[in-house]
Amino acid sequence: MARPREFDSDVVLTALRDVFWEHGYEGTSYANITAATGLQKGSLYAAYGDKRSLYLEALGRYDQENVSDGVAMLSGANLSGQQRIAALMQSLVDAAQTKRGRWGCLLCNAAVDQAPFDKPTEIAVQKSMERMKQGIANALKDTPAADKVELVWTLYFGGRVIIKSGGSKANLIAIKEQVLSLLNES
Amino acid sequence: MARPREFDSDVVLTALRDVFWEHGYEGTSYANITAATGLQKGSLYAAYGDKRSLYLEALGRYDQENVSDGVAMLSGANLSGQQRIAALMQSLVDAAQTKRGRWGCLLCNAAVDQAPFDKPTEIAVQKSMERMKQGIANALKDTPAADKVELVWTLYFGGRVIIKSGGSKANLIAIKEQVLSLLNES
DNA sequence: TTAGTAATTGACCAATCGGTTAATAATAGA
DNA sequence: TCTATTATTAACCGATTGGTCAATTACTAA
Repeated sequence: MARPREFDSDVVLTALRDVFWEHGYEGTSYANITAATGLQKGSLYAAYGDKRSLYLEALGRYDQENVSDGVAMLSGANLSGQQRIAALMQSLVDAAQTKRGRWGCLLCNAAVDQAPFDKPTEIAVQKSMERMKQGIANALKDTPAADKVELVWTLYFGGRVIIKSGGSKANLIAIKEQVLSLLNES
Repeated sequence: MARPREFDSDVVLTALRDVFWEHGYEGTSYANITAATGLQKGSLYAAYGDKRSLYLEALGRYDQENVSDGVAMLSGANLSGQQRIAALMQSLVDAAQTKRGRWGCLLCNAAVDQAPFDKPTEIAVQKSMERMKQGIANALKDTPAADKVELVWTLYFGGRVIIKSGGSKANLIAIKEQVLSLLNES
């Protein structure tokens, strides 16, 4: 009974994530959202709620997909801990060179522009950041730098800020190399 | 000749810096700005230009005052390099506990929410971030960690993101301690 | 005292903001 | 085929956005 939905929620949530990822919360209008998703705001409102809810859906999508990818990379059992951290840092070097990479990390963006103003956002961001930290701890476990979890974790977000500021590839490579040399010290 | 200005530009620029610092570019409206400065938008427009110009003035003010304070702290000749870096990291611990600290670092905020969209902002942010880097290099010069400038620099911005996400004091203390232990390694 | 100049004000502008709703369309079960 | 239910659409809402401008005000130099 009743009319079925014409859209694939999976596709719409990905589009939502992308539009908020690129423009931030305040920088995204319903005009952007309807263009990105192909849905009218009435449909969006009926399906997910108001703009804030759409944003939280986008954060959920990012956690479920992108954060999970990161954690998986950091947990890959066929690589050494050092290699897995190297892969993480290399992903920052790569991001510095692409348009999409310049979007930064949605987690980091949300932390900076919305977490202080909206409790549910703060909670969602903290949860995802904690997952990243666990992944890093996992990778560092079998290296001499097992006590440097907070350091590498913080460096990841710092690197994202530098990318957003327009940091050069050379810049990110320097950061990567200094992180890697860290992993073999006492 | 002509009517003199009724406001002190120094006071107004500080108010401008604060209002953009707290709310970000998109999150700040003229209603906020007039409330913060006590000036009508006509006066603001006549004196400084449009909203984008006001924002750049705010960034300039932050560089001139806050970044300069940071650089001075990192260059204080009566303290050791380690002590100066410790002071920098302690400022993050302190920031995690105050309302104003939760505003983060305007440089970091601007990098995340405006640098990718506005070239003059990108340039201003890069210039100020570079000044911070020089300050850090200066402090590290006489420590065994003179080759870890990019690392400490990146950690500073990462710490700011973690503060914005609502990171606890304990969290920032852990970061600080791991940074300090870094300074005495090979 | 007067003339010239610039600062200030508040009303005003079109455009856009996020959000709502009544009408229409499309389905499934009876 | 008909009915109940839900999805979709597009027009519409008041409020707010950034920005402009003519009128007024306050000053200085002549």
